[in-house]
Amino acid sequence: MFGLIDGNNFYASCERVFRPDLRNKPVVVLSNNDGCAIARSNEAKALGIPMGAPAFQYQQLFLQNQVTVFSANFVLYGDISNRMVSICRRYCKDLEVYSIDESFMDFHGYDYVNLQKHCEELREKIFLGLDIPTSIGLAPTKTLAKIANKIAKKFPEKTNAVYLLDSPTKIEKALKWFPLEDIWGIGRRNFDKFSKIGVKTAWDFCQLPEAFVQKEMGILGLRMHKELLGEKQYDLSDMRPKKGIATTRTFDKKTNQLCVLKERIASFAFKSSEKLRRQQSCCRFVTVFIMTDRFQRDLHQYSNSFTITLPNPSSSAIEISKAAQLALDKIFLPQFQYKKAGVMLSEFVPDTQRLTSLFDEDFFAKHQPIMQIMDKMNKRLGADKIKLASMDIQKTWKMNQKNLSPRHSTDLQQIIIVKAE
DNA sequence: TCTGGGGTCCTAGGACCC
DNA sequence: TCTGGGGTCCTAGGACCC
Repeated sequence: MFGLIDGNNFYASCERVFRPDLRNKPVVVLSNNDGCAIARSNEAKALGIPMGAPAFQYQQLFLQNQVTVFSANFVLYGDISNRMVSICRRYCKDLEVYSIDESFMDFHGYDYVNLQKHCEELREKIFLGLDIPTSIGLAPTKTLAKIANKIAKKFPEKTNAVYLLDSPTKIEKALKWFPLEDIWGIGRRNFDKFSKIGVKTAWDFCQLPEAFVQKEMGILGLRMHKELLGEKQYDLSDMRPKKGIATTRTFDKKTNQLCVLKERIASFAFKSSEKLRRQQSCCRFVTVFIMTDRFQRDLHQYSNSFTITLPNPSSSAIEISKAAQLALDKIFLPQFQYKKAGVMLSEFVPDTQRLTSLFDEDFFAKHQPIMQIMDKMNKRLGADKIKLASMDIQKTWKMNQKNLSPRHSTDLQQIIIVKAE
């Protein structure tokens, strides 16, 4: 059996941990720049605030209904997520962290364990320790476990928020009830295509011939079909290092100034290189992209990217930042107003297994000591204490974060003090 | 005025090889 | 008029996930 555990309305629940006064009240968490809603409490969902709702369109509704709005605090969510995973590992050794709020658990060999009780206990432990409500689905395949999880979430009273899909009868009943568009792997495109021919539920989808599904959706669709019928196609995936690392941002205001973009690109390159060094890899490719405001349809649109191949694999912030500047020079056109840009790194090798050229200078080796010191200092003193001179030294760039909660669980300066009266 | 930021995998088609 | 058959590799773009 596979288990899938996830945090209910995860970011909103994280914010409530330190704001118990917000229980049973509408809470919304906004994306970077306070752009759009990326998490909603049940009460906020009931007000009709959809996922991805642009904040500016909903100001009125927020005010009228006393919705508490937070700016995204990813440091907090990441920390709570790590704590959640470490509790899960005590209940299942084979675990795959699928996203910040979701983990798959492989319960093979638990034949003599009552999984329902086992998982109910796990939920309680997380709730007692972290104050985060969770839901757990259990089923013979990952795709079915996803469905079981949604049933657990939808009917918490009946299921104790743990639902076991173990018999063919229960599976059939669940599939007949489960809407096609909510299946893991069915997106907008496929939903439109299949609903046109009358396929409305997971069960309808299962009745389609395999050949037809493969023709319409390719190999992924075929695997999904089999998984829904209980034939395992996916195991837990191992924790491979990432294949691409990106730092991208939408700007507060548009700009057509090359010097402004240069500074942004330097900062994004620096951030990306930090993530790369954290996974102890070097990259070969540095890609830069810039684009205009896609929402302003009346303005001329431009979007372009350029990739630089480094002579030797590197994770040096200095070298990657310089390469990024070169790439920017290749695509910058002064007649456009830019709204978004980013730096992406790819083609990784572990930094102990680099093949270096005989003829090109090896900046990775040359810069490694200083990179190590920079990373150490930034870790101890707080992000961005040590920067490249090409970065924003004056700190003129600030994200819109009007309602950022404190980092209670990761910063000693911001720790909660409990007074005994 | 204001609309996020990461990732993964697959496929079709072109360019090239013999 | 008639113009093979089998590969590989790379890339851009699509579709999906959270």
